[in-house]
Formats: sequence, structure tokens, C-alpha cells
Amino acid sequence: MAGSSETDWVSRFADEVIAEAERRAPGKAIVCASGLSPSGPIHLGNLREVMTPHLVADEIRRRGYECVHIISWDDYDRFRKVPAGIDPAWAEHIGKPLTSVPAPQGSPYANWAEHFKAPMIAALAEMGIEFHGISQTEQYTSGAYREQILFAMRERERIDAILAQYRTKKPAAGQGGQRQVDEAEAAAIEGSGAATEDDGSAAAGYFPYKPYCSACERDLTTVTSYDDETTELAYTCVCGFSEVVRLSEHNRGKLVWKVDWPMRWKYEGVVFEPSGVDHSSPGSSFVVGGQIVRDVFGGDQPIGPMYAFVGISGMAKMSSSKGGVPTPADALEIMEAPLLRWLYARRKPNQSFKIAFDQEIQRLYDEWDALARKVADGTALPADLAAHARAIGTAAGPLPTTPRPVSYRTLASVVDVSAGDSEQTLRILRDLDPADPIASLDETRPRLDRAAHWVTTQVPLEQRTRVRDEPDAELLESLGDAERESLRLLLDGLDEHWSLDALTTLVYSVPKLQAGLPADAKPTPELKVAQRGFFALLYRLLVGRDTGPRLPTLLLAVGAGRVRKLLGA
RNA sequence: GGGGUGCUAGCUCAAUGGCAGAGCAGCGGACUUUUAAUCCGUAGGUUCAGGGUUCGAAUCCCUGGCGCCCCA
Repeated sequence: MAGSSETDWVSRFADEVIAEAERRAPGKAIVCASGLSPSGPIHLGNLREVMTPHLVADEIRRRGYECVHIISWDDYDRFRKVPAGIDPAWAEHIGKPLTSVPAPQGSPYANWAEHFKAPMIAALAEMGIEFHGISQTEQYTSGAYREQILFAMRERERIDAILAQYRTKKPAAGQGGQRQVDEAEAAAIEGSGAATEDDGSAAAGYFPYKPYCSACERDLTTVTSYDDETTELAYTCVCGFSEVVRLSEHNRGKLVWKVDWPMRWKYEGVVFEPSGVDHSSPGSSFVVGGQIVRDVFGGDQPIGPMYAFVGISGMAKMSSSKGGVPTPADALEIMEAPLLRWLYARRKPNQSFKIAFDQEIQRLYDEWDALARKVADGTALPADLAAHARAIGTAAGPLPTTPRPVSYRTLASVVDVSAGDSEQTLRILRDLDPADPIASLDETRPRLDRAAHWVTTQVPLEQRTRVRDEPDAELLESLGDAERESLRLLLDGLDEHWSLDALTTLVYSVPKLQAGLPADAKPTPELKVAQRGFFALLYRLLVGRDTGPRLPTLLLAVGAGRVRKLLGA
């Protein structure tokens, strides 16, 4: 493709989308879209549904084109299943639109959908993702799709014929009505959506529209007749209710998913919309939708890459405390927005990856910092450079950064040994670089806060440093003369060596002095052994283990008074 | 059973028919190095297997194997 910058996958899609948009409607704003169903926590896998078009839309904007990123909130979808941890009484709401289901107990939000949309919207804002949200509840209940619905009903036979091409299981057993209830139940149990979606088959014929019951609000309805002339539609509900409505004025119901989606492609003029790999089977909504949008609605199918799943590594307490998979908001508590953006930008959509909630996050941050240095000194590879640029900001501007990006690993360690005490944290951080000391913790935020949150919520207790409250009397009692002397040498020098560098010198010199060597003697193998032994003794006395954070750091964090106490002074 | 997708260095991944490459881990060193580093150097390969197309294949086609996902 001529002119393609060929730097990364985002650029290539942007080329493709711009070309396609020019072909379809030159000069008009380019539309990229995401669809999210707020049926439960919107997790990091769902974030890919947003990040993929976001990155492409952002690249398009960077090139000076007008581009709209629509997030379609599928909040008019049926409530399928009561998730674990929710009052089983919510089962009575199964089949209602998500916006008609009460939010979980204790939620400040008006309904189920809002409860799960809100944290996602906040996370998207933090990540610098600009979008135009469209509530499908508002669209349907305001009659925005009136013409499209009436049209789809008129064209129901053609739609049915197209769907029939993909139905692997013909209605061999025959009982359409029975099948429908089975599917409703199966969907209620399964909870996963698109592929098991009721496509609108029923005993009285095929109808691509499903009303929500006017009495019970649920979608356990069956269309029994429809008149194209009058637009009168009759339905019955399992609750016993039945009525006849005019579709030309009725606003409580929706097109079945496989028709709804292509209808909206045409309605919004979507040029780019990705979908999960579960849409990659032959009869999937994306494939079927493509044919329906072309043959029925006379529109075009968007460019739609399939994206692979996003996994999680670690997640110590997450599952137990929050009862589910982590959300973007959870991730943003332990990592800065640019890092999270980077994870999605650096991998092609069809490539699955994991987001680190365990120790891996430290390595990841190291890699990120190393990349930033390469970018700064101009040695970054083009693809890495592109991913970095997409991570740190958008066409609208840069995202907030940490002024002094101290290594995440270091911050985590400091928070660990200082138990989060901000005064001690600042003291240790200030000593990191005496030539250019950190004046305020704010210079290391927000990264410091992310690291602190990670340490307290994700690091297993047995890996945390826990300074002893009381001296290990038994161990102190059992020490030999040489060991006692080493402790005394350390304690004697403590006051005049109370800084990171001086303490480093001190702890290494104690074994030298004991061996009768000057403090600046060159190390010998024997000396190294003695030093290790000395360090282990100190770790045992201070934290009850053989190893720990570097001693100077640890000593500073523990404080002179407590050190004296624990070392038996 | 059907479909999708992936398989490249120890690990995570690049290379979009044209010299198989990075990061991390490893190893050696600078520099006393411990759950805090940084820098320099270094090694690392039958690109899952087999066949085909091609002047040329990690890349395209076919067959098989294994992993993951979806459907039935």
C-alpha cells in the first residue's frame, strides 16, 4: 500500500480505514466503534474492544482527519444471569433490559447498567480515551431506530433466508416456540452472549424484532402476528400478558442481535469495529451481519479485526475480594495509564497477552522505563517508538506523567520496608540520589501510589518484609563473641553513618575491621563469605529471615532506635 | 464432530515472498551487590513436523502434531 508508514499495526489499520472511508463518503468524519454490554464488571478483556478502535481513531486524528469513536452501550440487552455474589432474588429480573434491573445492593447508581458503566467511564477518562457514548436504551426507547425496525420487519423473509444459510441446526424437531424458551433459559444459564443469541425464529414465522413485555418488562415474549400495513404486532409473554401494539409508535423492544448490529453499522456509518474471537465462526454475528448489512440494509460492513483474549497473571486477592476478573479500574490502581495503554498498543489485536498483577509488573515497568530512555536518546526502533508514542498521549495531548520516574521495583521495595509511612518513604527516596535529592513525594507520584497499592494488595504476605517488633532474645543469647563484636561495631558506627552511602560503607566494613583490615580494604573471597554471614545475621535479627531488602535501605527504614533495640543494644 | 487462532532463542515477542531480530532471563566484567541498581561485553536457532509452489519461504498452499478459544 503506497504511502503506508508501515510502522505498526495501528498505522496499517489507519491506512486501511482512511482509504475505505474516502471510498464510502469522502470528507465525512470517520467513524470507529466499540460495543460494550454492561451486564457485569467490564474487564480488561473488554477494554480491548475499546482500545483497538481508540488507537486507530487516535492515529487517524493525528493525521488530521476528523474521527469519531462511538462506544455503543448495549444496555438495552437482556439481563441474562445473576452473577455470583449477588442476591439470588435478582433472578426475577432475568429477561429485563439491563437499564430496568436495579443496581446491586449498596450501589449509588440508578440501575444495573449504570452501576457497571460508571467505573469504566472513569477509567476511560483516566486513559485519555475520547469517545461518544450511545445508550442503546435511549436509542430504542426514543424511537431512533423506528424506520430501521419497520424496514427490518418488512424484510423479515429475506433476513430469515440469510440467517437460514448459517443455521447449522435446522428446525428439524420443529417446535419453534419450545426452542425459543429453551434458548432463553440456556442464555440465562450461560451468560455469554452473541453466539447463543435468539435470532428471532418463532412458530408464527420469523420476526427480527422482540418486544419487552409491557407487563413484566421481560423479553420472554413470542410474536404471534404482524401486519406490514398497520404495523400492528401481537405478542404473548410467558407471564400471561398479551397485547397488540403498533410498531410505528411502540418503543419497547429491540431487533435481535444479528440484525441489530448490522443495522447500527449502517445507521452510524461505522468503518472500523473490531470483535472478539468468539465472532470468528462461520455463523457468527460478524459474518452474518456482513451479509445482512449489504443485502438488506444496503450498507457496508466495517473493517473488523478479531482480537484475542487478554489474560491476567497474578491477581493475589483480586478474585476473592472483588468476586471477579479485574477491570481497567483495578489495573489503573497498580499501574499508570500510559503503561496500560502500552500493553494494548504494542501487541497486535490477534495476539493474546497477559496483564501482570504479580511480580511480573516490576519487569514490565523496567522494560517501559528502558524504552523511555531509548526514545529519549533516539535509539528506539520504529515500532517501539510508535507504541511508546501511542501510550504516553493522544492526539489531544500527553497524559499525566510521574515527574521523577523512580523505578517501580525500587518504589515497591521502599513502600514495603517503610510500611507505607510517608515520612520514612520520603527519607529513603531522598537518599537515593544525594546529588539531586527528591524534595517531595509528589515528584514520584502517581507512580509511587500505584506501587504502594500493588504492594499492599497484590504482594503475598510471605514476601512482604516484616520488621520484628521484639528482639529475638533466643538468637541474641546464642551468639558467639565474634558475632557480638560485629553487632557492636555496627551499632557504634550507626550515628555517624546515618545515610544511605555511609551505611553501605559501614555494613561492608564491619567484617573487615573484625579481620583486622582497614575499612577500605579490597575484598577477598574469605571476606565476602564473612560479609554474607554478617548480613544474614542482621536479617535474622531485624526481619526474622536470611535475606531482605538491601541493608542500608532497611536500616534507614527501621530507624536507629529500633535497630538498637532489635540488635540487643 | 465443525470452525477459528496460534506454534520463531530459556521466556515474551519482531520480521506482512528477499541476509532470522529485539527485550527480558543467562553468562563474563566494570563496581565489596543482599527481594533497589546502572553500564559494557557475550552466547544463544532444524522458525512444531513433513511435503508442495518459487530464483528465493518463518511468511503462500497441502497433510499431520500440539496449545488456546468458539460452536455443536
